[in-house]
Amino acid sequence: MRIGELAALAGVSTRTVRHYHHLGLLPEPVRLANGYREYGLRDAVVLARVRRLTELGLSLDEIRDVLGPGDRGGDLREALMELDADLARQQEAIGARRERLAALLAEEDLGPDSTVSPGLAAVLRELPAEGSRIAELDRELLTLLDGVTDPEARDRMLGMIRPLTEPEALARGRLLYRRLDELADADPGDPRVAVLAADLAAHLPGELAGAFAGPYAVEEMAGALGAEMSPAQIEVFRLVLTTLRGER
Amino acid sequence: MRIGELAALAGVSTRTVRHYHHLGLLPEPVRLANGYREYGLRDAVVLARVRRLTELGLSLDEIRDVLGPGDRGGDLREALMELDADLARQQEAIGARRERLAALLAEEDLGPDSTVSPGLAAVLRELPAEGSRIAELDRELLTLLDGVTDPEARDRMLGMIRPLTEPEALARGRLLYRRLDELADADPGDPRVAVLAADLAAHLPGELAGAFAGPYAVEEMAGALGAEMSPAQIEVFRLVLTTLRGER
DNA sequence: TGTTGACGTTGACGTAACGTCAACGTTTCT
DNA sequence: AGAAACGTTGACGTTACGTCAACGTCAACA
Repeated sequence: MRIGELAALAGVSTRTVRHYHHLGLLPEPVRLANGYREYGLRDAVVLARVRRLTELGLSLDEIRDVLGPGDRGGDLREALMELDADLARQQEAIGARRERLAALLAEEDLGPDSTVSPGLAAVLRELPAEGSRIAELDRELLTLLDGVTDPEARDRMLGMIRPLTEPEALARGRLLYRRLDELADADPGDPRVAVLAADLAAHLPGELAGAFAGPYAVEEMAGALGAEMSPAQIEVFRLVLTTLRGER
Repeated sequence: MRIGELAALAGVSTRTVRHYHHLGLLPEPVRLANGYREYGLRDAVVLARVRRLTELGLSLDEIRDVLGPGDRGGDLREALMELDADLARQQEAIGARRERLAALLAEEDLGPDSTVSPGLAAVLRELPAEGSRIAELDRELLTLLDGVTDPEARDRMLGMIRPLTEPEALARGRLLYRRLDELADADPGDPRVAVLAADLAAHLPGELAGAFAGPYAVEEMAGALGAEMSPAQIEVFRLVLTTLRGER
C-alpha cells in the first residue's frame, strides 16, 4: 500500500498522513527502492485509531500521550473525562454568547450604540446627539465606562444617571451643556468657572463621584479629557468632583 | 494617553492594541516627539467597541467589515445572524461529541478496542486473541473496516458476522484458523488450498462478499494483505471470495 | 550623576492541524 | 513517447495574539 491508498482508506489527505509521521503519531514505514513509503495493514489500523480519537476532539498531542505507553487504559479515561469537562465549558460559553446575541438581535435598530448595555442605550437616546462638544464627550465617556465597568458597577452608575433623563432635568442639562461649551476658549480663572461648577454639582447626584473612584478612573479620564477639553472646562470638571466628594 | 493606559482601560494587552493597528482595525494615532503613540478618548471608544464584538465571537476580519462602511446597520445584523447560526452548529457538534464520549466512558474497560463500535467490540471478544496469525489479521481487518464504513454498512456487516460468534461456529472457526495458519509456508498450488477454501466458503455467510464490494475494498485489502499473508493464504482468500460471489 | 526599573519602539518566531503551492522524480495510461 | 497521476521534501499561510530580543525614553532614587 502506498500513501495515497492508505489515506483514502482512512479518509484523510496524504498531507495528514505525513503530518502524523512528522509528529511521531504514526511510525515511518519502510521505503521502497524509489523512496516511496510502503504501508501495511498495521499502519491502516493505527491511522484509523488516531482518526477516531481526533474526531472525538482530542488534540494530536493528547493522542500521542494516550497512544504511547502500554497502560493507556486509565490514561485514556482520564483524558476523555477531562475532554468532556472542557466540552461542557465550551457549551456554556457558547450558550452565554448566543444569549447576548439574541438580546442584540432583538433590537430593531443596530447602530454603533447597540453594542452597549440596554440601560445605557436608553440614556444615550436622551442625550443631545450633536451641536454640543461636551455632550459628545459625555456620550463617548459613558459608552467607554459602560464597556469597562463590570455589570453591577454599571447598573449602579445607570441608576444614578437615570434621574438626569427626566424632562425638566434634561432641560436644565441642556442649558448646562451650553454654558460649558461657552467655556471652550475661556481661561481657567474665568469667573464663570466657579459658578458653573457649583450649578453642575447641584444638578448631579452626589454619588456620581463614586463612579470616578476606580483604580484608573480619575487619572485616566483626566488624561483622556485633556486633549478634548479646554483648561477652563477641565477646571470645572475638577471643581465638580471635589464638591461632590466633599458633600458625600 | 499612551498605549499602556489605553490597553489597561480596555482590558487588553499592548500587543493587542498594536495588532489592531497592524490590521487596520484601530487607526494609528499621532506620534509624540519620542515616537510614542498618543491616544485620545476616541481611540478608547473604538477599542472598546472592537472588544465587545470580539467577545461576541466575531473574527477581526468580520469586525473590520462591519465597522468600516457607514451603512453598517444591516451588515452588522447579517453578520450576527450568521454568527448565531454558526454557534448553533457548533453546539450541535459538541453535543454529538459529548454523546459519543459518554457512551465510551460508560464502558468499564477502555482498551484499544473500545474506540470501535459496541457491536464489533462484542465480536472481537470472541475472536482468538493470540496464537493465530490469521486471527490477528482478521482482528485488524475488522477494526479497520469498522472505522472506514459508514454506520449502516457497519451494522449490516456486523449482522452477517454475528452468527460466527455462536459456540459451535466459533469451534469450527478456530479449526479453520489453524488450518489456514498451517499454510503459512505452503505453495499456492498446495492441494490443501482448494479444500480449505471450500470449507471456509461453506462456513462463511455468502453475503459477506458484499463487504468487499466497496470502491476500494478488494484491491486495497489484497494490497494490504499481500505483505502479511503467504501466497497460499492469499490464494485461499481469492478462492473464497470467488466462491461466495458465485453462490450469490 | 549614574543607575535602576518601568515603559515605549519595531521585528521576528511560536502556536494547531493541516491546506496549498513549488520544484522535482516515478509510475502508469494511452 | 508524452501526459496524467502519483510520490518526495520543503516552505509558507491560516487566527489572534504571547513572548522574546534588542534597543530607546523617562521618572525616581542613592
